Amino acid sequence: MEQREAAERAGHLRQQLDQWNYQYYVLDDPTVPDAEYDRGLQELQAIEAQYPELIDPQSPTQRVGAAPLAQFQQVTHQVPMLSLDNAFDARDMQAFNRRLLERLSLPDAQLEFACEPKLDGIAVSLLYRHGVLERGATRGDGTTGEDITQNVRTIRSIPLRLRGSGFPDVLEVRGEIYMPRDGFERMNRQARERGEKPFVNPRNAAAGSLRQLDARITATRPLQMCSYSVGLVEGGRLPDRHSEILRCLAQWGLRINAESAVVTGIDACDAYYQSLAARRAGLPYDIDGIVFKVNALDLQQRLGFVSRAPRWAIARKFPAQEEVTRLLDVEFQVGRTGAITPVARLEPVFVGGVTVSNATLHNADEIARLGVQIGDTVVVRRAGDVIPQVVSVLVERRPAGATAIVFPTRCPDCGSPVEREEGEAVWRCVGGLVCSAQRKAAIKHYASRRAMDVEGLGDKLVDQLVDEGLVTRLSGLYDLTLTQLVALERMGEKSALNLIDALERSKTTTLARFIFALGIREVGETTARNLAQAFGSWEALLAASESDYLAVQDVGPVVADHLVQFFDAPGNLEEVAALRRAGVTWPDIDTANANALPLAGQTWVVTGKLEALSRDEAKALLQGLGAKVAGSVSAKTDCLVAGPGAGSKLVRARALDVTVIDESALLEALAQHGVTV
DNA sequence: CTACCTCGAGCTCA
DNA sequence: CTCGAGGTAG
Repeated sequence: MEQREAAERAGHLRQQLDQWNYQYYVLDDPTVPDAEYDRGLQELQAIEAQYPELIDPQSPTQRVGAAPLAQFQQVTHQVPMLSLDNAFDARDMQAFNRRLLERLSLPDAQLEFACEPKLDGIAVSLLYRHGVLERGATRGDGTTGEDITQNVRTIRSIPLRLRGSGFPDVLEVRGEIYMPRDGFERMNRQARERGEKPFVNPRNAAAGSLRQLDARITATRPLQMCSYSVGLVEGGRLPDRHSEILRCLAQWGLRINAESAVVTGIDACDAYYQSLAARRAGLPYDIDGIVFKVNALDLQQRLGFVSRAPRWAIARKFPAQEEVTRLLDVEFQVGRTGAITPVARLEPVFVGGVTVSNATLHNADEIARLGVQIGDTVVVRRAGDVIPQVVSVLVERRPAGATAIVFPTRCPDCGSPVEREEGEAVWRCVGGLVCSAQRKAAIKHYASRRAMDVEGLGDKLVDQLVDEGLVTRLSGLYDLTLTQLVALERMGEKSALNLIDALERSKTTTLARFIFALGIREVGETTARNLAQAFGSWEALLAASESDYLAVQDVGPVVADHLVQFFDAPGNLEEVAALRRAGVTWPDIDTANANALPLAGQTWVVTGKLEALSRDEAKALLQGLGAKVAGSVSAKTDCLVAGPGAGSKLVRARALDVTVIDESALLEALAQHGVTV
C-alpha cells in the first residue's frame, strides 16, 4: 500500500474503531461483533507498523499502556476538587433544603435538583485541551493530586479525543473511575486460578489498578469512568444547568450515569433515593449513596461554599452496613497523653467491603452504655470511610462464660494509677515518661513526618528500641550507635547507617516542627506554627506568660494551660536542652517577618451578610494575612467589607472616609494574596 | 480503620 | 521471599 492510501485507510479505520468503541464502552450498546472490531484494530496496527509516521497518539491502538513510570508526578488542580457534605436520613435532607431556601431567600420554592448515584470508586480529573485528552489526575487532597495520564488512557470509556464540536478550548471533566461488578468478579476468578491474591472489593481493585506505575497492567483491568461534573473551563461556554452540562459531556463522548435525573423539590429527592435504594443490589456497580445538586448554576453560585464543600450539593449515604460478630477480647491501649483507650478485638467479619477485626470502644462510659462483656455477640457497623463501631450487644445471646470488662485502675503498661479529670470521659495513666507506652508514643510522634521527619523510624523500630532499653527519652535517639542498632533484629549495617543518617538530617528543622514534635497536649501542627510565628524563638516562647499565649491565633485557655503545664513540668525543659545539645537546631524566625504578612498592621471590619463566606470565615482568612479584624469602625479602620444589609457601620465608614469594599472585592483581594475560597 | 502499591533491605535456602 | 516503612485512597 502506498503511504497516501495507507494514511487514508488509517484515518477511516480510526474513525470506525472510535465509533464502535464509543458504542460499546460509553453507550453500552455494541453494534459489531468483537471479532470485527479486533480485525479492524489489527489492520490499523499493521498500517501503523509499516508507516510509523502515521501513528497518532489518540489512535485506538494507543491504549495498551505505556512503559512504566519511575513515579507519579504531582499536579495542581486549578479548581480544587471538593468533597461533599453528607446526609444520613430524610431529616438531614430536609435540613439541607431549609438551608438552601433560607440562603436564597426563597422560603417556599421547589428547587430543581440533579440526582445521580454516587459510584464507589476513585475521583479523577481529566483535562481536555482542544478536545484532546491531555492529563488525568487523582483527586489527592483536593488541591494536589497525582498525574495518572498513562493509566487513564487505557480506559476505553474515556475518549482520547472528544467527539463532535462546541466544547471549550480547555475542559476539565470530573468523574469517578470504578470497576463494574462483573469485571471485578471475572478478574478475581482469574486471579484465583493463577494462585494470586484476589482484591477484597471493587473499589480497592480500581484504586489498586490506577496506582500501577506500569500502565500495561492497568490496561488489563476492567475499569470504567463515569463523569459527573466539570472543573476548569476556558475558551467556551457551558449551559447554565447542571443536567444540561452532563448532556453536553455525553454528546462529546463521555460516559455519564444512566440513572441521572432531574427532580423538583426535596420530597422528590426522597422518592428518587428510595427507588434507587430498592434497585441498588441489581445495579452493575457498587454505589454508596445518592448525590443531589441544585441544578441551576446561578443558584449554585449564590449558595457558594463552606470550607471544603459546596453548599449546593449533598450526598445522601445509604445506611451503614451492619454485621454480627463476637467480642473476643478488649485491650487497653495507652496513648501519647496517657489516655487509656479500650480496643475491641473482634472475630473478623466482612462488613461494608472490608474485614473488621478491631474497633475502638472509646472509653469506660461507652463500655458501660453498651453493657458489653467479653464473649458477647455484638453488632458492628461500618460505612465507607468511617471507623467501625460496636453498635449494640445481643444480650440474649450472651454465653455462660461471658466475663465483664474490667476497666483498669492501673496503667496496663507501667502500673501507675489512672485518673480521670472532672467532666472528662477519658482515664489517663499518670505515669508520664515513666510509662513505656507513653514514651513509645512520644517517640513515634517526634519522629513522624509532620514533626521531625526521621525517615525509616517507624512504629516497629520504636517498639524495639524502647523494649531493648536503647532509648528512654527523645534525646536518646541521637545517642544511638551503629553497634547498638546492628544488634537489633532485622537490622543490617545498611539499615542502621540509613537510620543514623536520617536522625542526623532531622536535627536541622524549624521551630514550628520542633514545637509540634514535643507533643504538647492540644498543640497540633497548626497551633505549633502559630506559636512559632508569634514568638519567633524558643527563648521567647519560654519567656512568655499565659496571657501572651492567649493572644496567639487559635490558642484558648485550654491550650494556654497545657503550655504552662508543659513548661512547668520538671523534666521537659531539661529534655529540650538535651535535644539542642545533641544538635537539634532551627533558624529563629524574624518576628518582623510576622509583620511582613501582606495585611499586617491593617485593621479590617466585616459587616452585613456575605454569601461565599460566613463572617467568621472572612475574619479568619483576613487574620491569616496579618490583618486585625475589629468589631467596629473607627478612624483607624483601613477597610470595611460590607455585604448586603450593612447598617450603621457602613454609614460610619462613609463618614470617616474609610475604604468600603463588597464581598467580591474581598475575594479578589484574598486571591491576590494567594487565598482562594 | 482497612486495603493497596512500591521500595529497600534482610532472611533463607540453594 | 518476607517485612517494615511510606504513601495513597475512601
